[in-house]
Amino acid sequence: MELMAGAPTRRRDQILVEAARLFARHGFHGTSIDGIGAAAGVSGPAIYRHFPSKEGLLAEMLVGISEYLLDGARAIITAHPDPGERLTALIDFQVDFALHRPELITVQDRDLASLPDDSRRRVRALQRAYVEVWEDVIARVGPPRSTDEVRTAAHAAFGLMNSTPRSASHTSPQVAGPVLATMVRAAVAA
Amino acid sequence: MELMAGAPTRRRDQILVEAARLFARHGFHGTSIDGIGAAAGVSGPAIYRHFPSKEGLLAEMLVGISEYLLDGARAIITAHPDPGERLTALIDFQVDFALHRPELITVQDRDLASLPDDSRRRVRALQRAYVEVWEDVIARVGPPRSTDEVRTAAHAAFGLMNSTPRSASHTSPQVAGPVLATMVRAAVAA
DNA sequence: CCGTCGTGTGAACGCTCGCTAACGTCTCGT
DNA sequence: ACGAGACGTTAGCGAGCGTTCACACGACGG
Repeated sequence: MELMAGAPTRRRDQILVEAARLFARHGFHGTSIDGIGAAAGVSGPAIYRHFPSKEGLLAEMLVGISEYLLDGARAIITAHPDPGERLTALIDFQVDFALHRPELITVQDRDLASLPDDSRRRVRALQRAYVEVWEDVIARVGPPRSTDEVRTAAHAAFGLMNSTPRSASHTSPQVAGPVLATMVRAAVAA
Repeated sequence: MELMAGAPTRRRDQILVEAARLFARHGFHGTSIDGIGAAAGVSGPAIYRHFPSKEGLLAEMLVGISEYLLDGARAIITAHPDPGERLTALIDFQVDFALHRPELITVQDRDLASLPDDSRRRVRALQRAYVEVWEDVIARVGPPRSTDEVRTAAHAAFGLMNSTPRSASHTSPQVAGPVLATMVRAAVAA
């Protein structure tokens, strides 16, 4: 019935992309399998040829995001020993991600609780490692602060940079990017 | 069966409080009417003695938040003509709200899309007016910026202050409050 | 040329959920 | 004292959803 022209894992990726968009818009529980299928050009249960379950789909999405971010942070660590340059690189990395994939930002902090226990633990561990990279560099560049204050500052910095899902619809990445980078740099230095 | 001792609208308020907690934790679609009832000490359909529907409950919650914030902002405007003092008051107001009612922060920007059309329009109008107050004062205190930049800065400031749902579980309001206030002030001035 | 595999389909099952219905009870004004 | 109304209960309906099943079909290696 379907022509099935060419590409190998195209469908799978398309399903992930469309699912991210729908999860960001309606939430995990507000999105139906049939809806994801329709958005991806297939109908309903075809999803189960590529993913074991709706939760499994979400798990792959969130684990993928967390691994991408942590890998990026680790690459920056080895590439930039100097705290100042390291912070700059981390900011550019996170702002770039937040500007270009706002749906993933939304899904990551909205639907983490919808993951099954083991995947959620995995994602949380990856996120914790990523946050620790930031806490480490924030503790080095700013004024002396307690660990609690540093942790709060790190989460605040993420909140600032991850505001893109609310503002990116009004503004282009070219103008929003420098604004966010400047603001977060001033915020962590304060 | 129930003793029904004393208080008049106690149940109603308790339902709203518990619903906010559950919506924040599991999302609107991930929370059941029976679950809300159980958390409030009643069972299931008793909710409909106080609210017309599940969506109506959410609507009252979100409209209440938006009105509270806008009313507070307007009071600050009339009380503080000076831009610098006005910004300080707005920051204290928003940070205080974010620190003491983090669940409402979460629900407001997560479940807005689950509202029926008319309530959603109403909440959006209130939010827009609140954001405009912030844009106005940010445009006055910071360096010269385009309207797009100011809008981005305003959303970034909210993102920073509203990071409390992710950090408040680790840290007390007494330590987080000053950190957030200092950071957002530096961020908007940058 | 044919069996297997990958990928799609529509139908159906079972469960959950929002909401209504029918009914009981406590409080309170007249 | 008693009818009304506020507030609670349990039972059940109807719809939607995640998932499974039985089946179809093109691609491809032997």
